[in-house]
Amino acid sequence: VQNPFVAKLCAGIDLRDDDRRALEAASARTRTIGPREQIIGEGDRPNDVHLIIEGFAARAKTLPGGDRQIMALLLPGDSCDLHVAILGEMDHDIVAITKCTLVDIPRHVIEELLGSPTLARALWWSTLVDEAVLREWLVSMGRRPADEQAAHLFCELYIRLATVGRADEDSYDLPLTQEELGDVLGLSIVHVNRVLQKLKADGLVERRGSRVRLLDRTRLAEFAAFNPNYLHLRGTNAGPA
Amino acid sequence: VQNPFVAKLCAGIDLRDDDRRALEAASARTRTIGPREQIIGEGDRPNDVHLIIEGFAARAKTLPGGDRQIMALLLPGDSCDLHVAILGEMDHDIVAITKCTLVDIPRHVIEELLGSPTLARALWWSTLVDEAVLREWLVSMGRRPADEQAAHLFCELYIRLATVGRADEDSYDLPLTQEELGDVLGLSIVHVNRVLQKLKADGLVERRGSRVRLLDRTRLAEFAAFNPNYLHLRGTNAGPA
DNA sequence: CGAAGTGTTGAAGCAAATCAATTTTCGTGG
DNA sequence: CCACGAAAATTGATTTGCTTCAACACTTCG
Repeated sequence: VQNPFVAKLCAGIDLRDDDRRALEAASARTRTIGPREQIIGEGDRPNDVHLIIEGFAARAKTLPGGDRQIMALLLPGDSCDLHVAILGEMDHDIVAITKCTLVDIPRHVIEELLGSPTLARALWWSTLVDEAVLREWLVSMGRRPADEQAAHLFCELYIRLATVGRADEDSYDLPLTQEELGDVLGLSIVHVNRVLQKLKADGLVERRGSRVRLLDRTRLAEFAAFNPNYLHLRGTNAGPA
Repeated sequence: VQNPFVAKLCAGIDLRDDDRRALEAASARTRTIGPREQIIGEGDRPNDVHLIIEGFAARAKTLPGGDRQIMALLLPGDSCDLHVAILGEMDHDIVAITKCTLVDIPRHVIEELLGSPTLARALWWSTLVDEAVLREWLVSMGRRPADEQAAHLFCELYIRLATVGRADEDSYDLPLTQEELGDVLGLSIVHVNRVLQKLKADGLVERRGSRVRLLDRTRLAEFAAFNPNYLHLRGTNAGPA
């Protein structure tokens, strides 16, 4: 499957061919934005729903002191703001991490898509999975030591990227700086660096450039107490393309 | 307003009288469970949606090592599992913290309720607010020191409880042990104790028994960098009944 | 009255932050 | 293609926030 939304939604819900075509049609017109650009800001009331086709983005909040926390990583196939139609205004920012290709889907097109029960179910499913991921991150931050938390994140990203065809047998591209990783994990830059070194020394994860290589997935999952059930995938879509 | 769902949903969406009556009718048949009892467990595929009428419950996950993280506090008017119909199986537990009064709403009744566009919108709204709260907790865990995190939680609970008529001018009941508070905040029991003492010494929050008294709401909100926008309430429902 | 659960206190240890340099990588223009 | 400057990664030293361990006090309730 080429289109990452189709790939992602199919991993959760069995879509009919016409649903796939409708999705593909709705996400045909893309645009590109550069790294660090803001996609939506806190307080905005966007008219379109934004979807990531290619690249990495993040939900983030910045505290008065300047500390930033990333609350979600948005990968190809993820939606930024399916919700904001109901909530009225954004309570956080969405920023591109890398150069991103995205589509803006007008609200009325979304309404049309929701006309198909299976598609409505699939979109509903995807927001619920986002929430489940958020819960798992909270568990990681609250109760896992930094190295296990990082290991857990690498496991999660492997599966999420694999379901949209962005991972191979044991590696994937993760173009985040250590500072950005720190904003995800709630750690300082320096400590991220040391945690990464430890995971490498333990033969679990290696990072060269932006490539993350899982050296021993079984041991890594065990170390992180990683259980993929919270991703709510059907069957064995957990493997690489 | 008596019924906590009606109160809560009205705080976000303007409900019509017939919507309120439908909600009240759907939540008429209640039952009670004792403290520490499990409402739903990980792996369950519940048939009914569970709503809290009275008492406190929590979403929680327990790690292999025995550490527990509470991912949400469920207050009167909150729903436990509006989502699970789509996700299939629960990926976490829901446990009563105190004695709870709850209602079990069969799936088909929910479908009926969703027939009203305003009600559908209101229920949708409530799940989105749950998610926003979760994001804010993640920010707190990741980037706020323990005392600010606790202060932030006390601010949030004040507003949430006030919107369902469970708070007075400057205090509310929070029947959690320090251990349970630690599971919410991701802290050890000992540290929770010390943080509470500090907040009291600073004249911000006092806890006697299960009563939480906000001694100076302005300073407390400032200390915690608390901004209630993420709760997405209409107007000034933020005050006590 | 005793026992279990909860709250409190002190001391010691550890994980992670902070501070401060230094090195490496990378993008850019000459 | 190389040189330069900026961003990112790395390292060491120090400090701090939080945990752990251990003991003890208070409350509640059977």
